[in-house]
Amino acid sequence: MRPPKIETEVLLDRLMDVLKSKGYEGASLNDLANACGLQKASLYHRFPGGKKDIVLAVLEHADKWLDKHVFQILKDSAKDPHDRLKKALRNTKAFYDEGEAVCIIRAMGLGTGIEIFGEELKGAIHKWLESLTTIGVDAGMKPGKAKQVAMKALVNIQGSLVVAKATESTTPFLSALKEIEETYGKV
Amino acid sequence: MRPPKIETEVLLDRLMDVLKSKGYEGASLNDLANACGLQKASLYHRFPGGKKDIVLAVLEHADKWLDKHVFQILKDSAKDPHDRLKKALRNTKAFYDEGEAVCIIRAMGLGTGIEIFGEELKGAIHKWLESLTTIGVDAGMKPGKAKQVAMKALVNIQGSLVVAKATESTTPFLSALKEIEETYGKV
DNA sequence: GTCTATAGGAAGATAGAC
DNA sequence: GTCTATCTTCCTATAGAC
Repeated sequence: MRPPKIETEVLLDRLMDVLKSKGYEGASLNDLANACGLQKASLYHRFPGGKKDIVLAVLEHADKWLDKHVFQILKDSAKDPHDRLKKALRNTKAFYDEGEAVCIIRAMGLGTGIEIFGEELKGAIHKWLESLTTIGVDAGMKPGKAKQVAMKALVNIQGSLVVAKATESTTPFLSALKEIEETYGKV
Repeated sequence: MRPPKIETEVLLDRLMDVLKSKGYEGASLNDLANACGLQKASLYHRFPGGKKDIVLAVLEHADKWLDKHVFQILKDSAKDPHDRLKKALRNTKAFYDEGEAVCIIRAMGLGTGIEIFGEELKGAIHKWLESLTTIGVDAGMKPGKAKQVAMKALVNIQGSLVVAKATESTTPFLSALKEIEETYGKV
């Protein structure tokens, strides 16, 4: 029982970086080991199921972060909707590295990834839609309208990240966030 | 010089299917060979540079198709903008398999793919934006507005495909196409 | 132009020492 | 808990027959 060379939180952050930029099939165990300074065998010790286990842990890690810094804030009905949205969007911006990053959902949603982690990805999408719908209702929209606006916001975030990546410019993503804030503002 | 077992057009279609669903790193030469009924060695005969050559050929193939069935139609200033848009969107829907498919731009935009094919992907995005801007102007928008609307339309398409894939429902994509048509309609 | 066979290397995964 | 060493499988790529 030696002390761990790297804390789990930091470890998962490093692993997530690799998975986001290389995708599920593209990220080799060597890549993952190098990124965190451990050997492959050490990764197998922490994640006995290998790469699949690593991805599941990373997805859960991301889910927890988002839950704390985005979803719960969006759903915190006690506070002012506009302030909550602003704060949640600021954290969203940080989560996606100001638009430089690839969404882990998208990175894992290709090839074998979608088959293995389909349920987790579906769950993540659902949480986004749910919390964005809640804040829409809190801002005064009818439930149907709020649901529609939530979907548009999510599509906007995901699409702008795709275009941002392909054009090597974060502008589309930053514009998308602004637009989302405005959409909820003028209810 | 035996006659080719499979025509280049059909071959590229089959290869593109694999690349879209598995991504660049995820698609092995075995996968690609199986999908078209050829052996790996035969693929190397047709594409001496291996997988990179295959992807470049597929991207060019997709580009040609889009140019003929989407971009040129959008830019054909002689005809009615609304008819052109409707036709182009119908073809877009077909290109993305009614929303079931992954965009080849997105599939190649991960990991090593973005490094190798970055220029091609950037070019593809540019053509989308250019032709969508043209039809916006033709429909009566000011150039600045048209550019903005074009970006929103592209983001909408890409984002809705991501969400559609993750939720296993084509609805987001089909809604996006409808929305785009409406946006250009009410100028 | 297509095929079988195979080289050479990198991948995921495990065994066992410390 | 981490490491080195190793196994096996799969990968890209090539050689050469038909």
